[in-house]
Amino acid sequence: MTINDIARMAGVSKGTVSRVINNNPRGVSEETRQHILDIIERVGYVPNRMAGSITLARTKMLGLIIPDIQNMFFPQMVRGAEDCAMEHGYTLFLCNSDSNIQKEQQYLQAFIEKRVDGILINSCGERMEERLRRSIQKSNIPVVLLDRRSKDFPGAPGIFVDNEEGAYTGTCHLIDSGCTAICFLGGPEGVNTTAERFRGYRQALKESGISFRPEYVLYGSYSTLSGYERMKNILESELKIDGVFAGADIIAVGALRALRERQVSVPEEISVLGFDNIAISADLSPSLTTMAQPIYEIGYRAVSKLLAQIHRDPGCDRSEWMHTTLVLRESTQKGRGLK
Amino acid sequence: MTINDIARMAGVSKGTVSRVINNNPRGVSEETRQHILDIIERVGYVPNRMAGSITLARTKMLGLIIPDIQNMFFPQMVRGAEDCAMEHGYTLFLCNSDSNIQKEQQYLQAFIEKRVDGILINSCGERMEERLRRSIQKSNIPVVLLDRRSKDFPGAPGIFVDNEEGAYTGTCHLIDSGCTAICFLGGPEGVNTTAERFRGYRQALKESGISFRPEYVLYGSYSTLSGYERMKNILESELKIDGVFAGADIIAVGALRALRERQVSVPEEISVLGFDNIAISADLSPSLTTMAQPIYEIGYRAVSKLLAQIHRDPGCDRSEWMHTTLVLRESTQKGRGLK
DNA sequence: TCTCCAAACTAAACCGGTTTAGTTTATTCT
DNA sequence: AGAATAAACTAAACCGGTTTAGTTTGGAGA
Repeated sequence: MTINDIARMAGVSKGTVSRVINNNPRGVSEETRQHILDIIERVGYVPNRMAGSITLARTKMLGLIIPDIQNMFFPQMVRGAEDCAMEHGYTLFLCNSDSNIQKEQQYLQAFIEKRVDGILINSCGERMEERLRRSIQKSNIPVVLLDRRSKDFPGAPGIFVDNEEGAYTGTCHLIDSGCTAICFLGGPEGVNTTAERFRGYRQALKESGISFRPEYVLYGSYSTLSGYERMKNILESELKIDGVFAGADIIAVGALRALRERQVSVPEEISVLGFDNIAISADLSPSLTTMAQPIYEIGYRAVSKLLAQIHRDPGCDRSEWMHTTLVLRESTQKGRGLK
Repeated sequence: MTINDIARMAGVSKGTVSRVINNNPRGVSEETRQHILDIIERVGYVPNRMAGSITLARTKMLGLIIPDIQNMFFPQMVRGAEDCAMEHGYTLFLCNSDSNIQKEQQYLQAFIEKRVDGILINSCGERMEERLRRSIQKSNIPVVLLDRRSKDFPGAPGIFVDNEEGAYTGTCHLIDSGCTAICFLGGPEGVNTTAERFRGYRQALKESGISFRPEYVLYGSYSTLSGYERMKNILESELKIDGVFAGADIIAVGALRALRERQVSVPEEISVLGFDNIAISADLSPSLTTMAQPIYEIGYRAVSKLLAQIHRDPGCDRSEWMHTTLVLRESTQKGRGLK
């Protein structure tokens, strides 16, 4: 069932049918319009948009790459992205790179081959092949970065968070709560968010006159397991700490588990601070004090920005920085009980 | 940059270039092949697969609709689906219906318009418009159901879980642990998984000679909030319960929070059983005893089945049922401590 | 009544690929 | 040497749409 069939059945040319399909009222009478619509309705014809998109040179599809769909941070971001995309009639290709540069590249290649109108990426951090990078550049597909910077797209705008500021605020809160030996359980060392959060952490220590101890700093990945293992390492060492700055809420989840297994009470013996404010953080026991990111909005605005790029709106290549806010809960407030 | 440009630059016809692109060695000498590949590499040409797909009548795209990407159950399923799709060179359109039939329909419409090769759906449960249903049928796109049945696709095969068996096993475990007043915190009433789990729950009560009390049965949605609110309702009522069968782990998460806020100890005063075994369940405090579903595998096999349907393999329209297993943790085992 | 113009429509080119039918050239077989 | 065949390639049709350049028709204005 094609546009030709409809045209034949309606006794008109396919150009006329095309105009009806696309709600272009120019040059088609109301009577013909209804006649054609009736036939389309009756036979259940659905136009092949992929055929059209080859002439139009736009597919109304966007590609989105995230490193880990099981990290609850990302689904929330995806929701924002998806909502914005749908509001503007775009469909989102969501791809999960598994923090694996090979997969990331495969998906990017697929995006170019499918001629998506724009790409959103939260890169795993590793460098991609020069050949692919050039392909993307040549293809002229706009790219917007999501939450993380990327060495492969130095010029691309993005929606970022002021991680340094957030980590500074969070660490100050730990210090204000009486912590003096605070360890830093970071994500992957190669990712800018980790580095920025580390800078904020270090700055806060410095300003409070607490000496920085490199053995308190552990890197890993943005995962519960990583938080669990790093925390266990610390607890098994001779280090005496009284505070934990987790580079992400899911890291904190792992850390809390390790603390619980060792029967260390939180926050009485050790305070724990997260970063992100994912949905589960409020439901944990103890509930997690954390630096809240506007996660949904990051996704939403990233798509907005991407659409602006597609339409070449003014100012579309400026990045935006969002801010974090401290959300106080049980994991850092000694003697406060449930909240 | 199109296939024509490459053909011109290489001094050959576009048919020859097409054969090279598609690794079709018939009728093209190794010398010409290399020559063309060199040019493609040099100019960074990437073929437009959407153009090709109009002749080929296949897009190598699959559509997947889930109701809630923030319910951690689904991301894990998506991972399985994605892995299988990628292994076979397909790209997945992941769409989040937000348990909203309107969105679900919009996405399905987009799938037909984009001519995806197959559709996977975990339907929100409400009926869709007859018109769209007919379109899908006419389009001949194979549909595979994921975890939930759908009235709109009665003939479609799917990957399901034996929910009744699982709920029966789980409820028996609660009873074996000494519970005699077990409430049922279900998901949405209109979804078959909820109904099946209810049947298993009721059957277990019956066989143990525990009288069924309808006031112990509460429906809601598959969400933490629903679990929290329903649990609070029960705690604020005069009902004296000693066990909770939660229709999903995230429901259990909400229930645990409500219990904690009321300072009811789990499992000493009330045992809580979940269903799903999502990743976070092991990290909760108390960790959650639950009926584990092979979530990743459901997604993986669903795509397998869909590809089988696309290729019209024998047996491709038979549904498959997977089984659950009881995972013992702290939330139901009195006096066991950490595990 | 004739001209002009807008509206309604058609025919055909085009988008970037794939595929089929056919042509040229070199090689093998008798 | 001549016929048969295979390999390498081209030209053109085709896929299902969009768009442009023209054509037909009817009504208003002079």
